[in-house]
Amino acid sequence: MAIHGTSETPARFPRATASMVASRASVSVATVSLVASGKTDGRVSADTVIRVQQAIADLHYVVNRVASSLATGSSNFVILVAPDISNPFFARVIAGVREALGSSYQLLLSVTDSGQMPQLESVRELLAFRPAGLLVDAPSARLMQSLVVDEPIVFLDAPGADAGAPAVNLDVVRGAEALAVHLAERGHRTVAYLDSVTAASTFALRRRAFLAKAQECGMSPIETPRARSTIDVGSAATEFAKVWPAWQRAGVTAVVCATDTHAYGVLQVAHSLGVRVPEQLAVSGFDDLPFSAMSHPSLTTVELPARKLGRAAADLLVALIEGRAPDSGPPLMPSRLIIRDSTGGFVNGAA
Amino acid sequence: MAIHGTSETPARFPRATASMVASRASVSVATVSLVASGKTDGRVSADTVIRVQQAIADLHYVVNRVASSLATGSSNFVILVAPDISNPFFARVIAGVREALGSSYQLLLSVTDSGQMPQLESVRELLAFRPAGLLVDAPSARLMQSLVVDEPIVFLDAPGADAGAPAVNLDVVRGAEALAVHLAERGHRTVAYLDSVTAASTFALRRRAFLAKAQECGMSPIETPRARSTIDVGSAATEFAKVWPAWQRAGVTAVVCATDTHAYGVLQVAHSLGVRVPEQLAVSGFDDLPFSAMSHPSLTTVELPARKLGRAAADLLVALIEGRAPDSGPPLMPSRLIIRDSTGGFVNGAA
DNA sequence: ATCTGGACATTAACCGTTTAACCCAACCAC
DNA sequence: GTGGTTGGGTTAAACGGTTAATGTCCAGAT
Repeated sequence: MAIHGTSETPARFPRATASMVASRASVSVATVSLVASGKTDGRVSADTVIRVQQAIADLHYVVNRVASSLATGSSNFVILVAPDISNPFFARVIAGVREALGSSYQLLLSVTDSGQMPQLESVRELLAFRPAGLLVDAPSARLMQSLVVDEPIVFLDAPGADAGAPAVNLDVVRGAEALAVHLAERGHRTVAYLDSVTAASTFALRRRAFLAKAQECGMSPIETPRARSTIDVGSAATEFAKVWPAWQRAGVTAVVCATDTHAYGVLQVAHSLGVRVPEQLAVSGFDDLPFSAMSHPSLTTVELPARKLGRAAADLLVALIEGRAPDSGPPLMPSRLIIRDSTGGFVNGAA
Repeated sequence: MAIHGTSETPARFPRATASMVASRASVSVATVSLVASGKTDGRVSADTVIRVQQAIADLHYVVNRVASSLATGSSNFVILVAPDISNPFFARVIAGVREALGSSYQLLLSVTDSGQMPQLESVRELLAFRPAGLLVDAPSARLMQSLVVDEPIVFLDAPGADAGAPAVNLDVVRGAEALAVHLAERGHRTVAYLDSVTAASTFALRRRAFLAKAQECGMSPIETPRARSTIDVGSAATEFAKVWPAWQRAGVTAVVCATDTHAYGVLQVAHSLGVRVPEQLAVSGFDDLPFSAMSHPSLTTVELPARKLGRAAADLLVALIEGRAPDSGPPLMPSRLIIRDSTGGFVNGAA
C-alpha cells in the first residue's frame, strides 16, 4: 500500500503468515486468526481489529487454506469431476453450479477423461485434497457403488443411480418420447438414430427412450454404428456421410442425433450432398444449444435444462455439506421438445 | 478387502490416517509415511514394508494431501485459470497441458469469467490453496504486473507480457498477415473484420495484425462492432445478420471472423440470406476447429497450435516448479494459414 | 476490602504428515 | 573389550492456522 518513490509497489506476495501479521500488529496469532475470519463479535476490541486489518493489508496476508483446512478439517472448495468439459452443454451445467455455489465455495474442475486412470482411482486422489464436496458427472456404475461414503458427493447425469444415492438427473425420457411421437405424427416410418460413442449413460438413455417409443408409435427405428469420436461436429459429419447411402436405400426419412452438435454435422453434410432438409430428411438433436435456433434450417431438438441441472446438483451438495436435510427438490429435471424447421417436412402425405 | 457374507465390502473411505495404519501394522507413523511415499531404500526392512502396505490396503489409506502439503510446503497439483473453458479451442490447450504434466501433477481448472470477482483477487484466493504452480490464460495486464512473484506462474495467450515474464504465446501475426495477403491476392478490396467481445488480448492482436496487413496490401478494412457474447456461434450469427446490409452497401466481399465458431454462424446466416459463399462473400476464421474442414463450404482459417501451446506452457511451468532452467523452447507457437473453399471466390477479375 | 463478572487477549493443544536427529542392537575390526 | 559401522526403527519438532480454556485487568456491587 505504501507508495514509495515514483512507482506503486507491485502487489507482491511475500507469503505473509499469521505470525508475521501478529508481530506487526503486536498481537497474538490467535487474534489475527479471529480478525481474519471475522469472528470479532465482542471478542476483539475495535481498535485492535483495525490495527490487525491494517497489518493484513500491508502485508497482503491471505490465510493459508492448507493450514486452515488441516486445522478445521473442512475446506471451502468443491471439485466437479467431468469427462468432457468442452461440451457446450456442459458449460451451461458449470454455470448453474457456480450460481448455486455463490461465493461460499470455490469451484474447481477436474477433467477425468474416461480411459486414463480408472475414474475411481482418480476420484480417490481428488478426495485426498479434502474438498468440501464432490460433484461427479457421468459416474461409472462402479464408482457409484464404491463411493457410498460419508463424503458429501452428488452425482449428476447418472441415470443408473440407486434411489438412495444423492444424484440429480435429467428426465430425457419425456423429451425423447415426445420427439418420437412428433416424428410419427409427421408421417415418418423409418427413422435412424445417430448415437455418440461417449460412454455416459445419459446417451444410452436417450437412445433407448427414443427407440422404444418409436417402435411403440409404429415406426421402424434403425440403430446405427456410433459416431467415432466424442461429442464433436466433425465425427458426426463423417459418420453420416458414410452411412447415408445405406440409410437412403433403407428408406430413412428422419435422423435423430444424440446431441445438437452431431446434428450440425449432419445438416452440413446433407447440404453438400444435396439432400434437402426437412423435405427429404428430417433432422433433430438433443440439448438445444444456442446455435440450434440460428442454424439453417433451425433445429428441432430436445431441450435439456443444463443450467438447472447444475444448480440443483450444487444445491443438493451444499445441503449435504452443511448437514441440512436435502431440499428434496425434484430430482428429475424435465426435458422439453422444441419443434423447429428441421423436422418441418411432410412425409407419406401425413399431417 | 475382506469378503464377509455374500457381498464384497464396498470400498468405503473411513478416512484412515497414518496413525491408524501405524497401529494396525505396529509401527510408528513415521514408518508409515516412509512406506507410503516409497522412501524405503534401506531404511525399512522388507517385511515391515509389506506389513505396512497390507495395512494401507486394508484401511484404504490415502495420504491426506492437506497435511502433507502443509508439512512439506509443496503440493502436486497445478491450477489452470481460464476465462472460458467451453471454447473447443481451449479444450485442445487443456489436452496439451495434461500431456505435459503427465502423472507428476494433477490439473485442476478454475473458470474465472471476466467480470465477477476481479481476476487478480480470484488468483490470489487460488494461490491460497498453495498449488505447485499456476497457469493463467488470457491474463489481464494488471494481473501480470501484480504477479511478478516467486510463485511458479506461466501465462498463456498473453501477448502483452513483458519480455521477462514467463509466458507462452501464439504467433497469430504470421497467420493473420498470410490471410490478409491471401485475400488481397484473390482480388478483394473491401474486407470486414468480425471481432469477439472477449477481452482476451489475443483477439485484439488478431484484429490489429490482420487490419494492418490488409491496409498494407491496399485493401480497405472495415472494423466492426463486436459480437455481443463470448465465443459463441449464435451471437456471431445475429451480429452478422444485423450488419450485413450495411456491409453489402459498402461493397464488402470478404469477412474475417475472430474465431471459427463465429464463422460458422456467418456461413449459416449467409446461406439463409441467399448470399453465396465464396462467390459473393469470402468467409474465414481463426483456430481451425475440427468442424472447419467439414463445413459447407469448408472454411479457410488460421490454424493455431492449441495443443502445442498447452504443452509448452506446462513444460515451462514444470521447469519453473522444479527449479530447472527453462527449456528455452520457442516462446512463440507459429500459426499457419489453411486455405479451403470458403475463400475460393474470385472477385474483381483478379487471379 | 472482597467478590463477581465482563471485556480482551493470550496460551496451548491439536489437525495429519514429513523429516532431521537420535537411539539401539548387532556385527565387525582391531 | 573398546570403538566404529550399519541396518531398522522411533522421537519429536516443525508446517500455519483454529479454538477451547485460561488469564488479566478493571468496574461495580456487597
